[in-house]
Amino acid sequence: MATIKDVAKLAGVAVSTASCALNGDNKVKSSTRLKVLEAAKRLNYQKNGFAMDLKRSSTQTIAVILEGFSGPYFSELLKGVQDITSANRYSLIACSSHGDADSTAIRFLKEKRADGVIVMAYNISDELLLESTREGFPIILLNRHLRGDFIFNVTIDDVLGAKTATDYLIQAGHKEIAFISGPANSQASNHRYIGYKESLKANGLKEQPKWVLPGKFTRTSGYKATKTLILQGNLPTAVFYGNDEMAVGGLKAFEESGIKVPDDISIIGFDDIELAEFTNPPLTTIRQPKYEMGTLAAHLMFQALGGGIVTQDYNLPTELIERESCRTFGDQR
Amino acid sequence: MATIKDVAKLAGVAVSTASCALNGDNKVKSSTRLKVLEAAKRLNYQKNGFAMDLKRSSTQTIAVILEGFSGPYFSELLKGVQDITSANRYSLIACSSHGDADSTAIRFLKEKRADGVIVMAYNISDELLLESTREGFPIILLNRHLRGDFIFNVTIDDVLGAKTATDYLIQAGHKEIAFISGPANSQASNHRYIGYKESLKANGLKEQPKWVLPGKFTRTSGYKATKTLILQGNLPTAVFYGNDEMAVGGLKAFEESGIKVPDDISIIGFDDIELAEFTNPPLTTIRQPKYEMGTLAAHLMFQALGGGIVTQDYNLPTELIERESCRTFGDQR
DNA sequence: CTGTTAGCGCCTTCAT
DNA sequence: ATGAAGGCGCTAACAG
Repeated sequence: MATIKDVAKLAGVAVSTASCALNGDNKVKSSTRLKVLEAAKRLNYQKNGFAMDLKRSSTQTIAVILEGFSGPYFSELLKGVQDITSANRYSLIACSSHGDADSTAIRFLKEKRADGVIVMAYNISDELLLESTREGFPIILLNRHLRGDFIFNVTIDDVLGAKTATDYLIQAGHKEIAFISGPANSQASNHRYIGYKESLKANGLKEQPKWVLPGKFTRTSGYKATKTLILQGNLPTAVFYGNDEMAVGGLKAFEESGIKVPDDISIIGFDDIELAEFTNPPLTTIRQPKYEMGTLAAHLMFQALGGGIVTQDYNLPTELIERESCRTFGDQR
Repeated sequence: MATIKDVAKLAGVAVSTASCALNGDNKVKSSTRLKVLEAAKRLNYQKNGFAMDLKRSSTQTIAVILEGFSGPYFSELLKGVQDITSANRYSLIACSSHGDADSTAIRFLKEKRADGVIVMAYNISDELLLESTREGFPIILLNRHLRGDFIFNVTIDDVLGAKTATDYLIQAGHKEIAFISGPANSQASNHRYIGYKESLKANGLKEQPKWVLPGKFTRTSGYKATKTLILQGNLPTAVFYGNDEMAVGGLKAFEESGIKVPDDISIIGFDDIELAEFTNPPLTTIRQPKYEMGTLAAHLMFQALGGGIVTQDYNLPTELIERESCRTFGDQR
């Protein structure tokens, strides 16, 4: 594993000269540079990036921590982040917090392997986050809220979005609306639940315990929750799924039971994942501005890195996307 | 930015003692350890991972380089890689080669920021790859073949897969079959084209230049290619898309033109992306064993890292997934 | 233009 | 049990 020292020796110059030559500092005669480059090639020399970072005490990279690489919309979000990141000539790396929340993610959070991190994962504890903050190391939280120095939050208005969804159902004549939640430790899920309840209340409807079921934001959990909904008999006329993935699972469960969407039951999701427009029927849902969240998060990152005063909380609006999984107005039982 | 030195000073011990205490070496009296830990907390001390890696000259992480984070089946593949990687107590980080093939990706390829790299991107040149190999730094290439020391290839049998697809169409009675290719620099695309031609030939059919159109493996390119296919009049009875993404684009183009799939035209894709079973009609396609490719790649990585002799080339089989986008046997014009 | 020197933050013998 | 010293590979003054 050749080092710069070996290169310098072989080229017959000092280490610093080699360094300059390798880095294109034009303080070095082109003849010597050539010698150095030649030697480097002969030795198959590769610089050690860590040593460089250590010296420069800046990594020029920002990390994003995801719950898993399979998340429903992480690709669009990452695209947003990536666009801004590369415009700032920074590197972007992604890692998953799945399984071992304590290993990979921690290395980025606590060991200065990045200049800042964007986290979009529920399974990283507030405590760990708080421990990891420090001057000059911004943490941007997505879809999650936590107060702290150098912590910035980009959320969407989950409660309003959920309210919009529920209102939409109610205005279409539904009075019996189930809600399938996400995992208990997800703020997004909790907020969506709140929005659901607020809408019910505002419309004089009562929440029915039998119609709120727990899910986990996964397709399978949506499928299962729907199955138990069906099994327990006495179906509502509509169900609001905490996210699209679960709605997709629900669609499958209904299909298997011969229950027609939207004729027999209306369903609405949340997120507007790519799949949503391809399901059968296409899924009505609440869109999250995923790409924009990504760019905003990255923007905040660089502002914070730049040392400016940065607003700590951003709450982005959602949008109702009407497709065909709900019975339309006037089309009431 | 507190360093271990600060901690040691505050605790009133030597740096090395602090190091031991922090790392749990039980060579240190618990009373001093406590002092050190206390000091570390007070100072909000975080170790610098790079310095550690530099010292230890091993990063315990492997990197995967993707063309972009938006690819259709990266998530499944990454899951495979991730599972093996974390079982080996390594970290996994992903980065994109999009745009600046020269920046982020290069940092991992050439600057020893990872112990090995898995690459799944066409826009990284063979040359760069070859330059980056060195003893103890394995590179695993996915869906791509390159011969070199410390380079391992995991491919699927693209030509056989393509042949299977085309044979399938021919056996269903089709004689006029178009092919939409991927980008010219994609080996996968080229192999699929070869398989297509072989099948044609084996079945006594002639390749028609007007029916092979270039695409880019993106949905949009599939849409456009299909549009020009339609525009040029004289439609074939079937089209084989180089991948599913393009087939999805094609589906849209056909729908817009009122051409019914599979009644008016049969289409088949390649990859079996998640979307494939949700399109309308569900897409018949050739499945790639994505998860398995991921696990295999990671396995090879660790074998190579372990210094054993490792087979350099693996070629995985594909599988025909029959759905509803092709007219079935006997159903000929 | 080139070489010497001194760290970056950490870990690891080797003495004490 | 603890401390002093050297070095990982590189860069950045500062001299020559």
